[in-house]
Amino acid sequence: MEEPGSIRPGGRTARVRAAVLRAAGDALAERGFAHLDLTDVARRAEVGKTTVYRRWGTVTGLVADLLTDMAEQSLPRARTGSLEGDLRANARLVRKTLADPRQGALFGAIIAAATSDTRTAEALHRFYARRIREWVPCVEEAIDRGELPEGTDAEEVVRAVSAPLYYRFLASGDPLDEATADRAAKAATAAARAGAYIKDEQARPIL
Amino acid sequence: MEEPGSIRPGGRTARVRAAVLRAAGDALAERGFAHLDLTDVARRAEVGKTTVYRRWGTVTGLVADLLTDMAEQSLPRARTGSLEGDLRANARLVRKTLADPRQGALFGAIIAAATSDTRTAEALHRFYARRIREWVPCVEEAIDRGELPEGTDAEEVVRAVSAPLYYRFLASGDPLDEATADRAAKAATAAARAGAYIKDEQARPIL
DNA sequence: CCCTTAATGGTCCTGTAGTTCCGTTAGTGC
DNA sequence: GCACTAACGGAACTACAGGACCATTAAGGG
Repeated sequence: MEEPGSIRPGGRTARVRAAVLRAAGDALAERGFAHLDLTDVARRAEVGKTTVYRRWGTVTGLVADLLTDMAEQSLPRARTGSLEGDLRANARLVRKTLADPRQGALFGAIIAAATSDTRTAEALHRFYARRIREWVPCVEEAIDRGELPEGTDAEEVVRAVSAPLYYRFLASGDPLDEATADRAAKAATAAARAGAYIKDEQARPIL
Repeated sequence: MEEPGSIRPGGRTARVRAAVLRAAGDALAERGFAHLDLTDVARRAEVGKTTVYRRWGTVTGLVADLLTDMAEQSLPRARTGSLEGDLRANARLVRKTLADPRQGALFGAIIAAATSDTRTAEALHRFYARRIREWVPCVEEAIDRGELPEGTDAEEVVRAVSAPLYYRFLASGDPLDEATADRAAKAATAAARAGAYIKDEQARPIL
């Protein structure tokens, strides 16, 4: 038999999955990745713990599935007409997500899980690859409008917007206010205009 | 009695601490934060597990102490004479650390631990605050030389160099090659020159 | 609507992480 | 170098996460 739930995914199976993922999200947000255990998740979801162990097996496996589920809900990108406006919308969205108690804790837990499990890490990388690709058109349109130099690596510009926010969130712990988000967008725009993200270019000094 | 080891920190106590921290680092690098358990650390360190539980108590407590220990070994900053040169040296150092199998796994594990434990998080923030402060003079000298506008937030510039590297390392999973490090330095320099990191300035559009 | 069997969920079992207790070792002050 | 006791470490104990087994429930195809 293959993965449980793959042959009869409808009805009860789907309800159980939803309840378990919801409970896992609650538990992660409340207690963090280090204290997550499947027995507790089963209790919260009002589901037999046997089911949780059979379907997901390990903590990281459950987190990976939770992430897959989250990846399916995608948010539309902004269209403000200017590069910095679009990037600022993106930065504010990311900041809002990370600063939100539940969502932020959830992302933290997932990233923590990814550091010790390859499958979770792959799911995480796919998640961000997708999110980044969704915002790439903002940058490409800016290149077409002549706002940015030809050959600019659009994905790198998008990454540059999120990076300072995640750095604060995970490493330095500095506050994640809206000014920070706006500054991230401003800096990414400025660097892109200066040609810091031109593809295939060896990163030699600007001057 | 206060924290064990605080009254007679010499000789054996110090040896035990060193052995345990070393073993913890090995275990974290090999198996990751999720699979760390103190009994295993005690075995590796050839130390009674009672000792480990008494001194450190929990996994996150041990990780926090490991971090404190690491923070004490500080690296001197570069002095190349130009801002981008200095920042590039910093970026390459950070990249090298994160890309190194042992050191990288260790940082990942510590950051993971910090997401679910307040004390570890505080230790981590102190660690980065210190590292950032060490590189601040590079930026301040650049301001003095007239390379950067007056009022530039030096700490923010230093953070901007590390941020893209940590983002790739923890979130997106994109490769951490030297070109990425150089690009991070280049982008931070360009954004700083454009005035994106001027203090107390509301982040309004560049134009 | 019925039959097959995928999937769930009690219940019991086991390995081991984490604790407690107490005897042993060795750091520190005199 | 002696006495005092901080700190270590072995052994035995406990609680519970994780797993095995099987009876029960309800998808999904006909």
